[in-house]
Amino acid sequence: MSKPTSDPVEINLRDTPLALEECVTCGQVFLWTRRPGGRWLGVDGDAWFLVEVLPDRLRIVGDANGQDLGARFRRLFRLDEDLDALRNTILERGPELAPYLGRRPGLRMARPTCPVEATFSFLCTSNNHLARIGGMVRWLQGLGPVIGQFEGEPVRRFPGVDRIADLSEEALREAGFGYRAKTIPLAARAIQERGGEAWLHDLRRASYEEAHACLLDLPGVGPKLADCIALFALHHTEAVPVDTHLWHAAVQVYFPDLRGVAATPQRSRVVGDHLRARFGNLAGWVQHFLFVDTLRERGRGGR
DNA sequence: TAGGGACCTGCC
DNA sequence: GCAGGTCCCT
Repeated sequence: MSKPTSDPVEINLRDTPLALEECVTCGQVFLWTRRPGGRWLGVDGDAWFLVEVLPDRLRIVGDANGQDLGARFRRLFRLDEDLDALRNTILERGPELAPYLGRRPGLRMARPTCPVEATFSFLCTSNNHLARIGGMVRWLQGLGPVIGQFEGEPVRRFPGVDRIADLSEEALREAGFGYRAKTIPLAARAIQERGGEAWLHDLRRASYEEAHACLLDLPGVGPKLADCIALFALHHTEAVPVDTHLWHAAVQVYFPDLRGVAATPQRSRVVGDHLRARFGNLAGWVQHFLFVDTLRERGRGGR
C-alpha cells in the first residue's frame, strides 16, 4: 500500500536505448497500460512503475517494495546489458539480420522478476491474439494483492500459484478464457505438486534443455509455450519460441526452400536448433528481433 | 512422424 | 470464414 517513492528516477535514453512502448506492447510482458500524458503504468512482480516517456529520457516513479526502484526497472528491461554490443555480436554472426535489427532500434527483451506472473501470462497466449490476451492477464491480475495506489486506484501484483490453483474452470469460462479455463488451474495444480513457485525458480538454474522438458509436462504447455516460458519467465536466452510469425521470418531468411510450407513440430524444432547453432545463447534475442519485426510488418498477431 | 479435427474468441 | 497452439486420435 504505497504512494510513489519520493524522488523520480531518470534513465538517459542516449546512454541506454530503450523503446519502451514497443517493449511493453509486443507480447513479452502484459501488465503495462497506457496512461494520459505519454505515460505507462506497469507492474513487475512486487514492484510497480509509472514511466513518463520524454524525448531523451524516461522519468520513473513507483514503488519497488523496499528495493531500489531504478535498479528494478533496469533489471526488468536488461538496461545493464550493452544493447549496441549485443546487436553488433548478432550482426557479426548473422549479417543477414541487419534489416530486422535496423527496423527495431531500442528493442529489448524483458526479464520479468516473477516466474509465476510470466508463466501464467503465457498460458493465456496459446492460440490467441494480443488484444484478448491483455484482458485475460489483467483479469488474473485483479485476483492479486494490492501493492500500491495510483490516482485513487489500487495497483495489484499478479496472484500466486495457490490463488490460481483455487480457480474453477467455470469461473474462468465466465471471464472469457475459453478452453484455457481448463488448463490454467490444472497447470497451477501441477506446479503446486512439483513444489510451487520455488520449482519455477529452480528451473532458472537448470539447463535450458531440462527446463524445457519439465515445462512440456505441464497441462496446456506445448513446445512453443515451453520456449516462451523458458525465455521470459526463466531467462533461458537460448530458447526460441517458434510461432507462426517466427516461422515466416525464419523461412524468409534461412530456409527459402520452405517458403509457403506449413510449420510442423519437427520443422519448428529445426528452426530453433538452427538459431542456437548459429547464435548460441543469443538465439532468444535473435528470435525476439525477428518476431517483433514480423509482428509489426504483418499486422496484428498473437504471441 | 505426419495429418487430421476440436477447442474459443475476435478479427477479416 | 479464418488465424492461432495444444491435445488427442488415426
